[in-house]
Amino acid sequence: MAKTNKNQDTEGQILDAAKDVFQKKGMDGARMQEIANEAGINKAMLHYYYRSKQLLFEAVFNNAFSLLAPQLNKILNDDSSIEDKVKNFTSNYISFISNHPYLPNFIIHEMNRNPKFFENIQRNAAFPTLDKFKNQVSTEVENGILKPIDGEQLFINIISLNIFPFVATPLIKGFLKIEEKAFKQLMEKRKIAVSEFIINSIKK
Amino acid sequence: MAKTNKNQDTEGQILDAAKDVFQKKGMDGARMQEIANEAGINKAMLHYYYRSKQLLFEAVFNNAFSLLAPQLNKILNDDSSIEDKVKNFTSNYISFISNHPYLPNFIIHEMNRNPKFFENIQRNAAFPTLDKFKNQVSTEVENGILKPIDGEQLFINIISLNIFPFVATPLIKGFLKIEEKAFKQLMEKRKIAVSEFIINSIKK
DNA sequence: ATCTTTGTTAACCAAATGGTTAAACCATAA
DNA sequence: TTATGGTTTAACCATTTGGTTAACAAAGAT
Repeated sequence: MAKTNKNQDTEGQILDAAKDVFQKKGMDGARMQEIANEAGINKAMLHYYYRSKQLLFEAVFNNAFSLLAPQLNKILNDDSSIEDKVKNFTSNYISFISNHPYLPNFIIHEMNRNPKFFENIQRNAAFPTLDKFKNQVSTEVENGILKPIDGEQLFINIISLNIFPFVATPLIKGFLKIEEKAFKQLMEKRKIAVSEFIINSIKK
Repeated sequence: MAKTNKNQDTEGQILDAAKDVFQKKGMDGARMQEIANEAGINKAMLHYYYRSKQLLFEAVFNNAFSLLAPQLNKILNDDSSIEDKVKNFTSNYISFISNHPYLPNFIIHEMNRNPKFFENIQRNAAFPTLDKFKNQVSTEVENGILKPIDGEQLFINIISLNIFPFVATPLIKGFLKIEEKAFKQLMEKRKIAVSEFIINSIKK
């Protein structure tokens, strides 16, 4: 049995292979030939279906971004309390990334490489907004549920604590002198440790 | 008057230019010709002084890493209390990065691109260790100064909160709908906000 | 059966790129 | 003045790389 359901059509096989190579090596490091090899087809097919490296890359990037955006949307536009959001997001996000380990790095690197391109996505795609989250934080602060904190800073803190370890994995492995297995255990523990850490800090 | 003191010798000019280009575009995106142009010299000089792109890159990377390591060393091997460390590190690190905005991204991206290469640096260079920090956290927890927390998790939290915003700058600017100026103000506020956030969470 | 469209391949191409070379340049010591 | 040595340059080279082309195969359409 094949690994994915896209193995039938060439176009899907190309996209799968392109995801793999682009996410591991980035736009600059990726080679069209390598993508073709990984897909098991002729290099000309890449151009037949996607015209150019740039367009193939954009297909992969948009695809990746539309995986990540809904994750963030949960914490921004869900109706539960801040405390519940923090707990759920932390646990869910860490699980999610374990299945897409190259994703955060890929998105962040390519965003930095070409911020202009990213600005387009921001305009077009269903790009989450902070407004609701900020209001909610203010309200809970006023109601005495949370200690005073700025919504923007809290948002940055939450995504920092959750995303950074996956972006800087080799650095963390280096400092902690651990390998893949111990790293995974550590991230598993973080599902609770991070939300405790945040809640401890903000809850009255 | 020239901007740096290295403007005299060609070798220094090359390294300066290489830093610029490599840190902005990464190993794969950087072009030897562009480095030569930026240094205002002939491309052959790059090879005369550094033999190959790889060696020039390594010079730049080691240089960058040896800027970052001492920063982390402060929080790991300084003698002050955890609370003071957190306060000082947060404030110092954010100032430091404002002067080297491309640094964290560059290091993280290249570490991910080639973890093997990074393992060498770890062995050779003065690579900070977590041991002292972990002991210190345990002691302060036992002494009732801190709430119970795992030293490794705390370390990850501290560096996540401090480094991530500079790695994911375009993402944050996008979500918060702000430009460079407001971003800088936000980071300035973080010098206090982050250490408060951490201390609030861990101090008894 | 044959025509037409779509999909696929091998061979090819021009530009870009890391690296080399041989000659020129230039300061300094003999 | 003239060797001598390191430094710098323009021109060159081989390889890689994104992209194209022309021929061919498969599958519908007529």
